Amino acid sequence: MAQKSVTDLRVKILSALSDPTRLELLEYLSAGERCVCEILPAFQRSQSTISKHLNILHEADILEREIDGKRTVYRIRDAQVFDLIRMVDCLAYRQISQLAEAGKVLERSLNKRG
Amino acid sequence: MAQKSVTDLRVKILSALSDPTRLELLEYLSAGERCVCEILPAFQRSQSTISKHLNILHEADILEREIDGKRTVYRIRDAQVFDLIRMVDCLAYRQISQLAEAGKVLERSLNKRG
DNA sequence: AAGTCTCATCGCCATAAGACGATAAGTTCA
DNA sequence: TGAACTTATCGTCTTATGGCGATGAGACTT
Repeated sequence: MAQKSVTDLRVKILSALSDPTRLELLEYLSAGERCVCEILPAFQRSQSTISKHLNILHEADILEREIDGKRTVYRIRDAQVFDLIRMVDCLAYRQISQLAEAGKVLERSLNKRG
Repeated sequence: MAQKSVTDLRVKILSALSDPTRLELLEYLSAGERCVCEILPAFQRSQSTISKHLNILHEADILEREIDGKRTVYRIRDAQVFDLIRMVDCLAYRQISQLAEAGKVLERSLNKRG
């Protein structure tokens, strides 16, 4: 087995999360576990595409998979993944705030000159 | 300007972070701001490659850029990005722990049978 | 002004990733 | 057993990404 660095582990989780469809799958599953046939109608993607996305999230150990008869049920392995996403939002928000703050400074500067 | 959804903003930040070189650039810059010519010798990548990676981090508003004479200085915009990375580590660690726990259960189960 | 230094950008290539339809494999139902 | 259902996987196409060398564009130096 290939030696995995900390960076590689980080990249595996982060890249699993850096896709819009997969983020929406996580949101969808935040309400509770669902089988694929329940998930499918909620997304405008083919069955094979959704299956592949679910598998990527499973490979990154973000989703748990359980086979129940002819169905496969997926669930969030650890709800802390939502803390992570919230932290991304927080980072984005702070960036936007800093931009707004810079905007105000600029505005004041312009008013002085005006 | 195209309307950007919350998901798109998340994806932009997350995909900027999901590359090993870029994660290492962030670690490198965690010690303080550096110009490109200082960064280059620390990485086994061409100047154009590093420049592109720095730009991706800048586009995601993770790095600030300041032009200082003939040099360009990059710095972390918001150290909270490291909290985010630590949370990724935490998630990975919890996954590994859960795996180890499952391993122990399996082991006990095998011992019973043995 | 010419040369040097620093860094972004361009053009290209190879590989990865996302999308889909078709097919396969397993499960349940009649 | 055969049909219907559910989901994973395969093959293929298109686009995105990461890598590099070459080039371009400012900014100092002499």
